[in-house]
Amino acid sequence: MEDEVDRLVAAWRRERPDLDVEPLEVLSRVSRLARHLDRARRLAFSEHNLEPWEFDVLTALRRAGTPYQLSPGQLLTQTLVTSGTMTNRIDRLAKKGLVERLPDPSDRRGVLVRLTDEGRDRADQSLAGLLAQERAILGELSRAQRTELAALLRQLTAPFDNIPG
Amino acid sequence: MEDEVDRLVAAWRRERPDLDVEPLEVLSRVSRLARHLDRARRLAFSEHNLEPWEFDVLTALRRAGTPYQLSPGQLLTQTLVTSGTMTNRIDRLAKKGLVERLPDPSDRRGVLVRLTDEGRDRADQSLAGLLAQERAILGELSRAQRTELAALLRQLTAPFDNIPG
DNA sequence: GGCGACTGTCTTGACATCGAGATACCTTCG
DNA sequence: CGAAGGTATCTCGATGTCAAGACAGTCGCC
Repeated sequence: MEDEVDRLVAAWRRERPDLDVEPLEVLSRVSRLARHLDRARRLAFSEHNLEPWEFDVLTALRRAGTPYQLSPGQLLTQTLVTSGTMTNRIDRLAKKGLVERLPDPSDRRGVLVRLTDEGRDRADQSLAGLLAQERAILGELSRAQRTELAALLRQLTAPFDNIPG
Repeated sequence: MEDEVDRLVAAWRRERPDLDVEPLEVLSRVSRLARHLDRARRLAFSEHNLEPWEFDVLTALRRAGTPYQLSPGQLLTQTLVTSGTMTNRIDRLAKKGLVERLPDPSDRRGVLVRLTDEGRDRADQSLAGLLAQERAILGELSRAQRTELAALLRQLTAPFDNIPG
């Protein structure tokens, strides 16, 4: 089946036959798919009264395991936002009672963000919902294809995640 | 090589061994990679004094071919933004002299957005820059792997692009 | 011990995006 | 013809994000 990127690439080949636009076959699909996923996630989370950004922060803390706390800096690297954004997110989540801010006992510059009981419950509930939705989106692919796709994508993400950037 | 999603999945398996989190192997990588690409594009375009959103609109018009014009509605489906956002984008691009707004002769509700000569030049210049950068990011992959990856991604994007949604 | 570079977090101001609704026009069909 | 419903674009207010810089605290090294 054809997608929008096929049309996009065909258009470039017609307009700029001098250029090799093959990289777009991969990376434009990644960008567009991410945008579609964002919309789908926003819809799925709205049933739980959660925004995608709230989910990202709560689940990062949930994954950390007892006592469900991380520094703002650790949250930055997991969520790929800037520090100003994270301060703002923590403020809003704290106001909703889903996280609380504690002083870091070992570094007086530092802060620890800890999940409240309610925050933990919300994270657990919405994760199940997200997985159900993602399974539906991946439904077209066999297990072997999903494994292959994950491996190829890992090769692209690894440099970003490991080299500081 | 390990990436951040490997760590994320391992953490979930430890914290929630009851759940099958395999879908995250694919879709979390897509989302994270898109975010990294966004940052990289922002950096690449800043050399041309262009924002990513400006690039998206200008190149959509460029791809359309002579006379380089599309309706705001057509631009929406290509760029995946809302109509309010597109109005705003066109306003700003028009103020910079990169596009102009013309009345649609066949539908008085409608508008046509046309690339100016300068807009066209900027689109062409920045496309070359983007392709160079993307080639570097894809450098790790063989041609066969890129083809395989594109095909797998197409299976995921096609439903979004073809079924209205 | 204390100077200088570095780190972690927060503050601020600018700005792009979204969602909902308004407006004008078109189309279909009785 | 004219009403009802659909479509294309724009308006407006709220909000989330970023970039740059401020500030407090820490660490390495002479």
